[in-house]
Amino acid sequence: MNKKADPYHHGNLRQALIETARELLHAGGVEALTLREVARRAGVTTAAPYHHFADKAALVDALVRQSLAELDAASREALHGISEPRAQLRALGLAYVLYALDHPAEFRLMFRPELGTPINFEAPGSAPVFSVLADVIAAGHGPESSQAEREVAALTAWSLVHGLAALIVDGPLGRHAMARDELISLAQRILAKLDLV
Amino acid sequence: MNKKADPYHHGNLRQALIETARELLHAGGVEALTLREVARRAGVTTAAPYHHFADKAALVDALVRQSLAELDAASREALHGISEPRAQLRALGLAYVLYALDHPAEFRLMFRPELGTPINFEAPGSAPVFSVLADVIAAGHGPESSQAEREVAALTAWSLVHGLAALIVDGPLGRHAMARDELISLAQRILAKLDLV
DNA sequence: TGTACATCAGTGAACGCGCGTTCACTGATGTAC
DNA sequence: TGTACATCAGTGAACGCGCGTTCACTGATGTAC
Repeated sequence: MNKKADPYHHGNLRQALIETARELLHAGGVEALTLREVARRAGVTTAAPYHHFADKAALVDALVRQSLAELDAASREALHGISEPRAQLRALGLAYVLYALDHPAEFRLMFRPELGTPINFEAPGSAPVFSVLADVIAAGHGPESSQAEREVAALTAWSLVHGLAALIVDGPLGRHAMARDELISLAQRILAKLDLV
Repeated sequence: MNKKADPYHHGNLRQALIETARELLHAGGVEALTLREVARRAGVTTAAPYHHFADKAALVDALVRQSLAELDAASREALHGISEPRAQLRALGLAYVLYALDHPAEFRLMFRPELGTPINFEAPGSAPVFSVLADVIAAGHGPESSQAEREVAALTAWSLVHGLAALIVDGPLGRHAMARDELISLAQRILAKLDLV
């Protein structure tokens, strides 16, 4: 079957557009992410994306949703084979930091309400890692702990991990200040202070 | 002296432009911050700002620099009358979180390298709070501690505080999820876990 | 098996818009003599 | 004290640009008969 015979049926333009948007985001940040350039790079007319997305915000939403799912999947995978709650907490933190390190553009976009719709942290399945985190905290706490205690513990852990990720992505630990493996071992030393309470 | 007699000399347009830019930032985020709109609101022609700033990035830089100075000042003030290092650390953290809570737009802008120049965390005086933080950590550690230990301690504290601020500004603790005083008391419970080591 | 036709995903051109920036200009001010 | 003049901070109009979006269209595909 001839590859470029039919200009009228791309095959899977929707996914191709999301991936192209990702590349743009990586290369030039949120400002470089324009619908026209996405279409251009995908080898398609500027009008074509409108057959797959209502508008630009819908494309960005799809990209964010996909990134959230990846982060969520990574955090679930990180727990495989680890049963001790404290170790689980650290593994979870490391997965979060690694995601930010390896996908800084997506990480930024997720927590940036300017394009598309902000994350709804209340909606089940929308808040990456958080439900996993809550489970780990609950498992680590005895049954005698109050819900408020567990909530504070979870938010403390999330703050530490999120802050570390943010400092790597947009702060003093970023901009190639350190080699990747140095950064990871520094992150592990910091995450070692994570506690369940 | 007649107030609006002279359209050719504004008085202190430079500062007025910075403040107008701030308002725009508050109202509509980074995307709403356009030079034309700044000029419009300042009651001046679109060309006028170019007598005070080389280009748009220079205006944004000035705004960021001013915000950094405010955050730095707030963190130094927070230490007044507190001498116990652990208490200093918490006061510092609270000042940081309060700045983010009360100036979310500036906080976001500071850590966003997209407009203007990113913060140079190496340059002395550029990294808000950080030199103060380093001093507090050093005071709290005995002289027997290594520099690496102190660095990890400082970054751990910064991560926790920065993450909490970020979750308030752009995360699950933001978007008016809680009343201001509830949020502050939650922040204090989290900051209570800050430690020097 | 062949044909008519609805559907669907593209094309190509155009729209209006607001942006950053530039230009020649104007008029008030401060200074030198 | 008056006057000539350089300077400085504004004006008003215009520039080109890339953006998101829309439109009528085209042609390949799958389906009904």
